[in-house]
Amino acid sequence: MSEEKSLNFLEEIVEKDIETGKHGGRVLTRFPPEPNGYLHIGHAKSICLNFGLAQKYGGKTNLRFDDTNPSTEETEYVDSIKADVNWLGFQWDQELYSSDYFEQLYSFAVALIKKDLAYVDDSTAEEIATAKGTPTEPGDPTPNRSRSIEENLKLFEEMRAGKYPDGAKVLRAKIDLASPNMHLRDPLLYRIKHIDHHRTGSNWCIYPMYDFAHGQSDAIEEITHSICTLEFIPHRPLYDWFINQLELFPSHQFEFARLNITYTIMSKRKLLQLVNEKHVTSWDDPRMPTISGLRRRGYTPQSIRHFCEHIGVAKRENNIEMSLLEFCIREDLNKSAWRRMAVLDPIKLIITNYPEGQEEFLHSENNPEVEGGEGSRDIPFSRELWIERDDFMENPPKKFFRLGVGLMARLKSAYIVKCEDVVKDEHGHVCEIHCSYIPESKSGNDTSGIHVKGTMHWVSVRHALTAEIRLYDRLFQVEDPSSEEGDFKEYINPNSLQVLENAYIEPDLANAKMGENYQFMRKGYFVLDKESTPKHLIFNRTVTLKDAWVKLKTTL
RNA sequence: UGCCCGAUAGUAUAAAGGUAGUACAACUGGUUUUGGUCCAGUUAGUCUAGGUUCGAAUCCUGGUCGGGCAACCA
Repeated sequence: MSEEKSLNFLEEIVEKDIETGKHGGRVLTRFPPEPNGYLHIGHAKSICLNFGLAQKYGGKTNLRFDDTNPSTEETEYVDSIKADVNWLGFQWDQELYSSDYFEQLYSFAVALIKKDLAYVDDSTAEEIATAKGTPTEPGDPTPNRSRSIEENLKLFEEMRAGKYPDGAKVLRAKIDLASPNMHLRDPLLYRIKHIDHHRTGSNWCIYPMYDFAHGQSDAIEEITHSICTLEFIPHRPLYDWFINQLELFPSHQFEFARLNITYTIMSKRKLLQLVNEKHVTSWDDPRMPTISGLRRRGYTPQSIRHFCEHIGVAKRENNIEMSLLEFCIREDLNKSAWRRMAVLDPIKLIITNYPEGQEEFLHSENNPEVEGGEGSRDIPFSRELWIERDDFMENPPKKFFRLGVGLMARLKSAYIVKCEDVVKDEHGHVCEIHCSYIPESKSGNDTSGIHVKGTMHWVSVRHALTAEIRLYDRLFQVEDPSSEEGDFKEYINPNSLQVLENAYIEPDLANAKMGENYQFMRKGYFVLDKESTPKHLIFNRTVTLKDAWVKLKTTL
């Protein structure tokens, strides 16, 4: 008997609505991005919520681009958004655009004017702002508030016809200039923008504001549950007001707390700034919290979906620890990624009693997490190997289970070796490690009777491939960059990217394919970068493995 | 100092008046040819003051703290 999983507050609402037969028990949600940037993991939360709710309750989800501001919106963003939603594993019912409704929205505005609930205002932006008052003081009407319906109708038509320049006039709702809710103090409905729109071209020179487009779009599509983030709570009375005054389908808005993650930012505006000012290379830079960045970094759709389930949904502000995201990708990749060996910071190890020129192939399973190991590959072994520099210490502490003069350790899938001696360069740095190997300790049929605590990865010098490896770390040095004083960019981590030009990787990795995740044993999960070529292999580190030694080391 | 939203371990999230639970993180120990995984365990929480009640994280009142609200952005 498994315990029933508890519902989040939105699931509770939907279940209640189905129970009471609201909208005939129908569930239709929508994901409404503005095509002015790339999707990030905060959007993933919203996507999982909207599509997940519909999936769970037998409904559907529309993808609707909220494209009412042509000065920031582009087709490039539309394409990336569609690709990202699909990649995350979701299929929308209809692909729609707020701009599809421009004609209808225009007639809604006319209807409002005819009810004397909207007027054309010639005031400047500043005049309107000051006349709105402050949260503690009511606003004052501007001179145009009392225009006749006929004059408003004529002026609005002329606005549409292009008779006035940008900013000369706006259409405002006539609601309540004294409302304690600032959004009800005669909000703007339409503004003039002589700019081509990515879909409607030059058909329009007036464009509706968010508040006059979003709710009505929901109503037109008969969205049953319109889910958005907390900052839209004060807009809800306005959302309802338009629907009531225009007598439209009663869509309802529900709000949840947006996702924040430590050591990164989630604002599209700020992310765009990082791109434009070259703090990162692009929207899909693997350090970015964008879907495309995470994808390039090696995150899987499943791990992101799982993350979104883990974090839950509520109305309280939150700042999720990055370690939870990392847990989710490790959990996924541990079960699925094939193991390979790669030496990131190499030092040469010579097996003095292994015949020169000899080589053999050793078997190593692809995935120890799965019964049968998902097969194995043969790894070439020879007298000279690369091992990790920090797998050797000149003065090893007691709990160091790797190499130091006199110490023994196992080479993964190969033999136990004993460190006999080291060679130093002119600066006194160790540049070669000399070992003897124990022939009877061969992996798979070890008759040596020797037990060692440490196992190390390695690559045969003669057979190794060279690769560039990019190590990523958190983008910011502080938990919450946007709450710190000053510009958020002051808190960028200068070491968020470390490039290793000369790593050595096992030959089988020549077969690595884009989108295939590997575990480089003892080092982390890695994936081929899109800039990689057969002649110049490039791997991105998705995430490190958990490492008990780094912690132990610091306490010694 | 107007209106709105919120407050449960370090971080999130449950408990719909009846044993404060789960995950991540942290810490112990065990297993291990990855110092990974896995397994077992430990630490740690109801913002505050009153009230209602046999019984309050939950209901009521006051306070405190955090966030939001005035863009021709969404």
